[in-house]
Amino acid sequence: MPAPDSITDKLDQIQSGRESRGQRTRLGLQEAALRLLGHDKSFSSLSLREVTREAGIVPTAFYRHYQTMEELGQDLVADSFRTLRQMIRSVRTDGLPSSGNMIQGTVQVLVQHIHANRLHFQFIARERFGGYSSLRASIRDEIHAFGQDLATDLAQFPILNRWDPESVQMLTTLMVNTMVSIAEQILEAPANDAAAEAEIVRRAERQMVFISLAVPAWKPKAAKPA
Amino acid sequence: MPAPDSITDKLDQIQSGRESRGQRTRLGLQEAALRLLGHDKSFSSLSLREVTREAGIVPTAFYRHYQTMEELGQDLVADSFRTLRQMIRSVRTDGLPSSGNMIQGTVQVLVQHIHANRLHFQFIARERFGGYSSLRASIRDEIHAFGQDLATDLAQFPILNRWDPESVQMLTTLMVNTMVSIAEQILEAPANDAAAEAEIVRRAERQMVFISLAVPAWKPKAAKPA
DNA sequence: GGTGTTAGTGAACGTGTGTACACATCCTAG
DNA sequence: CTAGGATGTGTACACACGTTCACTAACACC
Repeated sequence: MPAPDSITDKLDQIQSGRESRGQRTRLGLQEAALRLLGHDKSFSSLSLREVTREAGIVPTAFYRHYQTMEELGQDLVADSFRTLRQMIRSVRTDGLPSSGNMIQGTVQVLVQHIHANRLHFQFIARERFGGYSSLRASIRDEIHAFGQDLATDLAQFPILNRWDPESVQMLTTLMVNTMVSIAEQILEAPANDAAAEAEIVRRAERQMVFISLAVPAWKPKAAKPA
Repeated sequence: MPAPDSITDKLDQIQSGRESRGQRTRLGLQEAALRLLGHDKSFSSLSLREVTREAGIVPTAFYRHYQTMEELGQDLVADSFRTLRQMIRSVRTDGLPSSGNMIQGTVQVLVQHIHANRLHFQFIARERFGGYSSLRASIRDEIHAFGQDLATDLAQFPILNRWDPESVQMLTTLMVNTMVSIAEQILEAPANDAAAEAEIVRRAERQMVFISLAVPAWKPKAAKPA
């Protein structure tokens, strides 16, 4: 395969140990911040020195990677939603588990993903209405984009396919709100309390079923042109 | 009416100018904190000195009223939900406006109340998942209590009156979530943008109508004994 | 193999913070 | 009128903070 140097090769050249030194400590800063947010702290009450201390680095080295804490926050937002998009994509290719019931499968995937990325979700939940307005804006936009993504998946249902776009968006907003609420409940529940969590899941499923019952009764404004 | 000294009289004795000095500056601290939260700041990133400075008081005087900032926060939570309960009570006695349509009336009252108590709502939204776990817990409990309150009002509908309690709670949870979402959208929208706000209200009403469509289709577990 | 860029270090600064303490002022009760 | 508790003041200290600067170490490239 005498292919010419690709972008991937270029990247590999920079990497000495899987990642360049810079990338590694940059990642270290992100993880340090997330770890600190796990305890009782909001991002805006997190100090630069605290983060660098947790990352095992001298405070001034922070500036090699970010001009300000707000920039770190933006990076964390982007990262969190990147993993969320991976979740959607994997569902699209591999399908849902417990394939008989779509709602149960969806909730199950969501909960698993929350557990696998607990700190990311905690960060998003905490900063969605936190101190930095730029972070609030980014998160709002990302959640909206997630809703749009969900809408395209929902289009597989013939009924919804004939709805006007605004009605579809209303449905997705409602579902996203529910999913956000589920995430927040899971995060707030005492970790490792399986019983409490099962109860949350059960209620969430009932709630989603309830919402779905409204679908056949809804009269969209105008049929979508075929 | 030669009634004996009542509690009210006792209170009046303490008050020199409508409120005792202590009460006044205590209130000053609360308002100062709320004002500061209006700008880009979360409560946990608010410093004791900042609050006292805004309140026009020397830092050490803070301790005459609260042991810690967290205590101030608890006071603010209690205050915010006290005004919320007033809203419910006034609706119960005076009824909804635009009495023809219950959903429109409800949304209208909510939005008016948010504007009249913008800072309180902003505080709650910001601290619902903010840095202090004790505040998160208090807010969660208060919201839950609000839902219970709503449930009793919903019981005026005969259909719901025959639902099992858990189904009713699911409905109220869904409605409370929607109302919280409305509040958050209103707060996040640029203040004094009437058009944007009208759009939010319109969408919220549609969403509430949609939810209500599921009610007739829902099959509660068991009929409530008459 | 030397050289220049990139990433991390260490000391130092001015400023803001929480809290302790002794003191001044207000207001009420006797 | 005055004694005493409640409320607010001013000073002081030890510490954490963000940011500066000159420095060293690591690594990529010719």
